[in-house]
Amino acid sequence: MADGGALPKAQITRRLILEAAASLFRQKGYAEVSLREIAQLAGVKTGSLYYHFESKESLVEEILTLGTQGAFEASRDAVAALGAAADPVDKLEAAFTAHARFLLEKEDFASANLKILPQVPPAIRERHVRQDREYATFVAAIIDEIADAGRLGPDVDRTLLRMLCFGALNWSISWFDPKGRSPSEIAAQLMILIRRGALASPS
Amino acid sequence: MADGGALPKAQITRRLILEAAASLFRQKGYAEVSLREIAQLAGVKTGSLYYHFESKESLVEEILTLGTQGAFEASRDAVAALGAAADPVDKLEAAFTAHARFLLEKEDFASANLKILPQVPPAIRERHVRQDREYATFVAAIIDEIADAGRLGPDVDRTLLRMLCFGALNWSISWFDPKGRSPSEIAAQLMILIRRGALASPS
DNA sequence: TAATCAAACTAACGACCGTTAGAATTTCTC
DNA sequence: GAGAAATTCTAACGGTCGTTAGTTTGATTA
Repeated sequence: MADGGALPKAQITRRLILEAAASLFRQKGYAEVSLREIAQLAGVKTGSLYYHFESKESLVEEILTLGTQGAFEASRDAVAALGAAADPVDKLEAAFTAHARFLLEKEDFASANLKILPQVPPAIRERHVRQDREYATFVAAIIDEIADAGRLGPDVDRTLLRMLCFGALNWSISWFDPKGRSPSEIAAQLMILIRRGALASPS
Repeated sequence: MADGGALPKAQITRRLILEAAASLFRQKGYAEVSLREIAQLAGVKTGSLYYHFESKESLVEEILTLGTQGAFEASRDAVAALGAAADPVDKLEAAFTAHARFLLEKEDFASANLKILPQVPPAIRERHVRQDREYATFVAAIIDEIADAGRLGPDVDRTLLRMLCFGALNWSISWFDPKGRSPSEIAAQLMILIRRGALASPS
């Protein structure tokens, strides 16, 4: 039967391998996970991996790309949905909420990315740090919007603020519990910190 | 010559091995680093490692302990130096500043700890998560002090606040640049966020 | 049903890993 | 300086790793 859609049988297996690998990489790290382990979780024999991927490195490279692009797109779409004229602080909230959501409740690509990017061979790492930089620039632009409107505290460093916020969110992959606070609540708490600080009355 | 101090020759080599291993673990991860690599950086042949350590696992275990204890003690001492009657917010600042300093400018044990704790064999990991928990409890008590004085914002979750702050600090090992902002400045920026938020005027 | 191609499997290779036994060397004691 | 103890090195082991060649199975077309 002529398949009209672009869904050859192999693409399904390919996806299964990617998801199995991302899940294991996220839990254990890059070198800690063997191709035999990935194949087993994907329900495939080890040698079969090489029908779909050139090497372990090319497999991890695709996972890294899926993670970065996914988080970036989720963030960008959420901000775009507000319209260009929206309050830039609301834009920041949309970006952080989408980031937390993609990181913690979607597939494992984004969390695997954060976990293994520093462990991956240097050549691959450098290539993907660029992609991360695009994402960083996007968020930096939102913070610039806030600053240009004169709404940033006088002693606040834009870059440092961005780093600390992303750190707070990204680190959550190491303590997040699906039965505890939701990704949205985590992002919301961060926004409270940004908008008013953690304290009640004056300084 | 009868050495009065407890510094046999071997302790020096032992320390060199620990520092070499911590440095490599911090950069690459646990399984990514071989004993041959560690030995070479320490200026020792591979087999000699086993005169000082029982196994790779016992070596990494000591590094984990040095990291956790070091950060905890640095934090605890800095808080204690303020006196028990000090402003609890100042205590928090002292704890975070000491944490950032130990993490970023002292030896690599603390940063190696954060990096490889999730990658290490489960038995070792569980043992050391307990040590981390003691440290977490210590900081949680300071935040409780702030809350009990009624100085925490009404919509602030104590646990979430602690997690986000430690995340912001801990993640800095992935972007910290000795030529950029100092550890103290990083902690100070976080405290600005906690005390007043990032924005200038009212909400 | 026979031929063709896609997809997955089997079995093995060389390289590197953590680890160990035993010899060589250095350092300390008398 | 001789002997003992502490420290380091040499050389190799079994096991696992990523990878590959060749074969088998499954699906597609005529």
